Amino acid sequence: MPARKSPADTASRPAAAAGKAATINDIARLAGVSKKTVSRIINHSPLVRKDTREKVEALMREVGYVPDPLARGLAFRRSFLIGMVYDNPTAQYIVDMQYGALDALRDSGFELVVHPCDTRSPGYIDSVRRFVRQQKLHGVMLVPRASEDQNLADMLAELSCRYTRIVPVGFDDHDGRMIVTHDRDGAAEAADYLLTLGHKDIALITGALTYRSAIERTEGFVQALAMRGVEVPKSRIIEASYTFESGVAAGEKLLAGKDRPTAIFCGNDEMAAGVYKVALRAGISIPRDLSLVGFDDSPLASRLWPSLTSVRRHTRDTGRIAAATLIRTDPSPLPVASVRPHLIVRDSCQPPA
Amino acid sequence: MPARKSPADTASRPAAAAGKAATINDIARLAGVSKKTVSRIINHSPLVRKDTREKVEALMREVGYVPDPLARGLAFRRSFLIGMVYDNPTAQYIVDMQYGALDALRDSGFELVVHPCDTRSPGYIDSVRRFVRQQKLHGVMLVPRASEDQNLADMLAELSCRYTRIVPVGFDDHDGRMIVTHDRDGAAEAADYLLTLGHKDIALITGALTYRSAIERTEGFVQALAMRGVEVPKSRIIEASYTFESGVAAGEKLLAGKDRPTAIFCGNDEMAAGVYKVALRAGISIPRDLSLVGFDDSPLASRLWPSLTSVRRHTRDTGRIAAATLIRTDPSPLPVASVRPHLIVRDSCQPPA
DNA sequence: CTGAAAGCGCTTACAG
DNA sequence: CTGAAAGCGCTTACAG
Repeated sequence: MPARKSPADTASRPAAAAGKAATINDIARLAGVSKKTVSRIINHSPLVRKDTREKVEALMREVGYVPDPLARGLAFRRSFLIGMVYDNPTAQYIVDMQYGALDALRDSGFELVVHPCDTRSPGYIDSVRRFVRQQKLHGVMLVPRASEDQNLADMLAELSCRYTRIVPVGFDDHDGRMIVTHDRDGAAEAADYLLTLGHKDIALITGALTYRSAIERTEGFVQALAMRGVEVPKSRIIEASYTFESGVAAGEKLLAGKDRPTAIFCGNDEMAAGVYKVALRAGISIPRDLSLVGFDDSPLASRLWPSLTSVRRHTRDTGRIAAATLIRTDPSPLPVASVRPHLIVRDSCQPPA
Repeated sequence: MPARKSPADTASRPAAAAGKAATINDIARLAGVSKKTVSRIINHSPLVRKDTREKVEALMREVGYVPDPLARGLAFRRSFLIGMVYDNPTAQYIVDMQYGALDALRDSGFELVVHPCDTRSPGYIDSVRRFVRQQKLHGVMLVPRASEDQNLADMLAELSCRYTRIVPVGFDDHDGRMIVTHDRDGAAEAADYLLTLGHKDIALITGALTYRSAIERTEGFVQALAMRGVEVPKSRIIEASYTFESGVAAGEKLLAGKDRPTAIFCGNDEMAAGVYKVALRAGISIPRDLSLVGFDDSPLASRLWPSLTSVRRHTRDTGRIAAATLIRTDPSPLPVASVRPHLIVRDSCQPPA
């Protein structure tokens, strides 16, 4: 198969090596096939003879050819970008989720575009819609709490934009893929652990109950106690807001006076750190006078002293699964995915005095 | 100007409102100008008559027209994506930098693509090169420590990819823009503060001295002390590695035995948290027996008890400036930008006993 | 100041 | 299993 000799031909040879990258036309000409055949190979079409495929693939590798995502995106009317939409203040959680997503996207040709938002601001859904439409996103990862907003998911479905929702508990959604983190189970494991140590007077500091995760953790904890015959009186449940400061305030309420619980379960590590501060100031020794369990297993947990027993969330795995779901080519429906939390025991608990 | 009546015409009218987005052709036809004129307006060319411009702009607003970044990218041979390349384990720092960059990118049509990397892995520069070439990035933000690698910057210059380098101290770089964070000044302020409180026996826990930031902070601190006649003996300088665990180890060395310093300056808050742990375990009271200053002003600083005096870095501002530099259209060279740190005084220091 | 033609690097729709 | 033509929505290079 004699390649045509033309100025364009001689020009493109060195081009591949040096400055300009090879295009689908270069590959087609060099391989002696049509560009459509190259396109079929790029897109893993089965309608290509095996030896043709292998010859062209070898050439692409040799030349270092990679299809231009801009050109593909224009023709497909869809980019090779995955959006991550989130409304979460915890830096470590966000970064872990990003790392997980990038694990799945590595060498896939897809890239991650980050898009924090404020779910309390009135125009935020429109803002995400503009983002998705303008960038022609291939898919969107919805991270708590944004993932809990059905209106957001509905908007994406209306745009025919595929999405995955990372949610603390499963529920009905016909279009998107669910990744369920089962926060309830993690809280139940914390409850069982404290019961096993012998605690009976146990208090609870929750995140704002407008967060589904706060509800799940609270109910999971309270029900696990109830299953083993331990009731939590209303006065021992304080609704805080997932922040350090709210943990300080809740800790002060629970630890003032003589009638103190022997253990406290906190809805996240930040609030637990707040309780550490209160205890330290009041001369209450952890774990001798007070056992404490957090949720998140953030870096903070091992930086506190004594180190904090906490529920680990496997955030990076969660992010990886969410992104992997968005870029898979197999169109068959996927079952709901589950990532289960589990308790990491450290030094902040012991049997009550 | 009677718009031609054609099937395409009637089809595009409702299209703009509902399903399909308007294109440059729709705008050109509706406005009665050529698409090239619309293109000129999109690109802010001065070669358009004022009333033509205003008429077309009004129409674009009315229709909600936004140019397709994929098509523009293909024609320009450059995407509308800004890459953030980093090799930094501190979640809060990364997230702050991202927020800052997004502040600058909001409503600009540019999006942020995150790209963590491992500067110690041998192939990382090639990996970033592939990222930049394949995505045809418009520009790249280089965050410490990746920003300190001249080979990385050289590679980007070779690709004619614009970049900004966020660096602890200014140095020569002909191509990229520098954002200098002056870590030295922050450390000097910490030194002055401790001197003013009356400390004379002051120790230092540094990050790994392969990091430029660690060198700058160390030298800034030691020189500021020297300026006021206080020498730091070698034995009072411990090289650690910016991690909590390394801070614990360094703290144990410095606080064992009777001959203890009255104050310690830590190269970051993580290591300071390690010293807190050592002090708490050893019954050394902060700040009564030991004053402590950190660097970063991370959330950790206010979660420790007593809260940690630390040097704030204005990371979000830094990210905003870095991204803004990359997307500005004015081609005039920009002077080096400076972001200066400053000390946030909290409760971890007092005069020596 | 304005426009018609060609092209960016791919894919879709159709034909064989 | 393979290919020639038209098109995705823009910009560049040229002409006027």
